[in-house]
Amino acid sequence: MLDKGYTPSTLEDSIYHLWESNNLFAPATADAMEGESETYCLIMPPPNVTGKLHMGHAMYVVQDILVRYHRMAGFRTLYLPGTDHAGIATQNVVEKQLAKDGVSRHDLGREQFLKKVWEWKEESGTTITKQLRKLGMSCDWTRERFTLDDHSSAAVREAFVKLYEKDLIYRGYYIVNWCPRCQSVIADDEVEHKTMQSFLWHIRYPMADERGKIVVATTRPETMLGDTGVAVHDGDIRYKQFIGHNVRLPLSNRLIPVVGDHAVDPKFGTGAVKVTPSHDFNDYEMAKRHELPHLQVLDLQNTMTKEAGAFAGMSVEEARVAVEEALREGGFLEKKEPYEHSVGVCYRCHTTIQPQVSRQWFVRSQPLAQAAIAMVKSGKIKIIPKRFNKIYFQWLDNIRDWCISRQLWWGHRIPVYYNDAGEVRASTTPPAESGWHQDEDVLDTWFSSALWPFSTLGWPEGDNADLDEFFPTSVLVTAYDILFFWVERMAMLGVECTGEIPFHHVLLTGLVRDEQGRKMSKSLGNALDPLEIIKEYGADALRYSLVAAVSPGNDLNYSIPKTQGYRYFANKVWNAARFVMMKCPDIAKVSHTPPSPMTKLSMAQRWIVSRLHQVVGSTTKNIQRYELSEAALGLYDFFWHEFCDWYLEIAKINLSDDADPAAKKLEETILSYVLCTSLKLLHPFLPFLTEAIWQELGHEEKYLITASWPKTGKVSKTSLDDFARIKRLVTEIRTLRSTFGVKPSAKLDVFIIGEPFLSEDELSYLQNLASLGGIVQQENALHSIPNSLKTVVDSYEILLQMGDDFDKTAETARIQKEIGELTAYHDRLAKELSNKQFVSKAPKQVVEGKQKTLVETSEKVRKLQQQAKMLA
RNA sequence: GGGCAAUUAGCUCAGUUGGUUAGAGCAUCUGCCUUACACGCAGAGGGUCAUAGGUUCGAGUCCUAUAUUGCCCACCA
Repeated sequence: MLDKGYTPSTLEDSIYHLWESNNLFAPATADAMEGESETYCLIMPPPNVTGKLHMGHAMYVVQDILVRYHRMAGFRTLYLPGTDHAGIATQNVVEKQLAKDGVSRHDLGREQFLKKVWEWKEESGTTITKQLRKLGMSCDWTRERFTLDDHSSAAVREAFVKLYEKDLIYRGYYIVNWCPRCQSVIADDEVEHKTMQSFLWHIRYPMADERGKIVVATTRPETMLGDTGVAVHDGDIRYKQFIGHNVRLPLSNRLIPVVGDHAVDPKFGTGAVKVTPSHDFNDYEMAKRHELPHLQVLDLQNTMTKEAGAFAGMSVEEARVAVEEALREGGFLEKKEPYEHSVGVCYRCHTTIQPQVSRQWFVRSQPLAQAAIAMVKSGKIKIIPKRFNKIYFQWLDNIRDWCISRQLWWGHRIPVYYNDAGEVRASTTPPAESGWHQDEDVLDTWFSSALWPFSTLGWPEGDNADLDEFFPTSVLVTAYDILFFWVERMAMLGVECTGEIPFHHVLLTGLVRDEQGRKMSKSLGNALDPLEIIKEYGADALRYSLVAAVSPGNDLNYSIPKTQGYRYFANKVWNAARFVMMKCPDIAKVSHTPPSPMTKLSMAQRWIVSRLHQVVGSTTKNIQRYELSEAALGLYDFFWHEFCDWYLEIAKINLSDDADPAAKKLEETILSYVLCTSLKLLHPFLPFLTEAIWQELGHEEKYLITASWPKTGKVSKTSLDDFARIKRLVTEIRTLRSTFGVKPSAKLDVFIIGEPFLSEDELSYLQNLASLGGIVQQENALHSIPNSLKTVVDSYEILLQMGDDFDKTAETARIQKEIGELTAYHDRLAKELSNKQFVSKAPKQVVEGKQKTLVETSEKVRKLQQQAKMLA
């Protein structure tokens, strides 16, 4: 028997252990499945080993729900977990820790430093996998992977060499985003833009021939030392005469040419721009077009180089002040005005990015992007929701080559070797001969992530069962914010490396925000720890509160009270199960197949079974369409507000001590069937709770996690209508009782006037649910019934017998108000129906429906008016 | 500058192809310890569906503007 109280904290760990120790997460073996079965494969997006899980990761429950459903639905299901080494991010974490002791990575040396990072990885990785277990992720831990494990490394080397050999990877000089703090290149999409308050300096550049001047506007005066040209728009008449002539660069006296270029906006600033090819992206491009030389005045540590002359050795900040001062002294500074502009910063450490020209490795992206675009255009990869297609295409259409080398230590070392003769060799293994040394840099962390859907399954090994069986994977579930970083690159490298799509569907989830819609972050102090929430409310409640509120691609504003609400729901499920098990001691032996034939059942039984069958259908459909919130909310409503609130109350009639034994037996069958089926439907959402109950039931299917997904069955439409009517009658009587302050314990007598007569079953529901005494049914009222409250439901007049001291004034007022509302409604309907256009153009059912309602409404009004007259 | 969302009850959100008097949870109010659950039960109040037009017999739902909010991309000398 279940404990009286539901306490998630005590049951969740043991249930997880039950599943894991019985190896229930692994795909069913082929012989355990009957005949040919479809496979379902979901590879977990690997969390970074930078610490612990946050609320964003809690959205992984979406994956688990899909997995649990498919496992139960008979698919050979693989859910493969893993973690990501997260290059820069993880290295930063460890460097920060070392910095506390005043140690830098260079003090330790590459090997020792990496040892430290691996230690950190072990710790963080373990924390994360523990946390994933707490969330209830039903992934196959025996296949757990890491983006930097031997297998992934082999895949990375293989992919790199393959691409290099096809000339899709090359090494070249290019202007890149340099993070002076990380001391590494970062990719274009790793740059964030931040608005900053600064100044716009207007600097006068005199013409070399002294016949005039050009004033340029800049936000970075210190870089003028590296100018190798001045550009104006080629059609700008103000400057046309200067194009082709030289200006004398202030402070250095170098002569640099004026060029005409279409990229200059004549309307901005002075319409003239200094060209600093080494430290600005646009200038780099312009220099290319006009063959201007490069001059690096800032080194990788953000210190002015010797090219900066008198300013050499200064930091950027110092140089900016000094240059401004020197310009002012020399009379070159025309003006300095406040200016707001956006600055690129490193997405990891938020340091201002310094554009630098350097030699890096790149992936030639255009050809790969074409293939990735085709996969979505042709529908082979389906993105959910569809609107992200546009964003996907837009990014790939405008893709630039992807800089993949990073000047870090933590990551996949680039598999390229050099010798003193200047030869370069890309190879999956080091050259056998001596004299070769490997490239010092590592690969962008997203390079290994891009291979994740197949490196995890064994690629590039030729003969591999998992790869054969589970690739392409079924669906990739991830937040939309890494569509560019990750999804698109998986598509590109997936197609290139394997010749296949990496996944059939991409389900994009939203971000978890706080209740005011703000991003959760440490600095805002609004970040919630999923583990804390689990501790207090249970993983099941957390799962439900997330899933019930999400729709594909939309953000979720999360707040604790939502989880609390589903904690109450979990409690409800627990107690309903406890009640059923108390009343049906033989539940394990009772059939869990649909009771048949339906005709032998009572009206309420036919109703609950029909509703259950409908819910099986809608839940299944909604999970398949990724509408998990609809599935979750539908189940919630069914279980609580139909099964518990209505059906269990009715079932109590048959379960009472003096009930007919045969009826009692039948009732147990129904309860067992509805409960067991509901537990199955709820299991993906509330895995711990439902499994815990299941284990107590002693069901013939030993574990719920691997039990069969329910099938839909017969639906009796009549019972749905009949029950809806009973509900209306009960609710109406309850409302009257409540309005007139009738004590809940008072059993009132009632007259029901009208046809058709209610059945025995229905009368008994009415009596029990509305706590009535005697019920008298009559076709027509034979005489007026004094001291009664009257209401009209469908074709029935309900007369509730009160004592002679009831408040007649209140009743009159109530009835008058009701009459007023109904009359207004009636008039609206009548007006609509008198519209010839409506009658002729609207579908027949709509018109007939309204006609019927019109008649019913006027009938109700008539009956209420009668009562009003009587009261007067 | 380009694009994408969102705007429905005090709060958080449903509302699938246009068709009964727009729903839920939380919160509020009233009454109940009714033999599973007070983490409960029953009842009630609360919305001119952002604004203005338009299409239609009929619009929360479709179209066009506008406003507000959020996000993405590009650019910002």
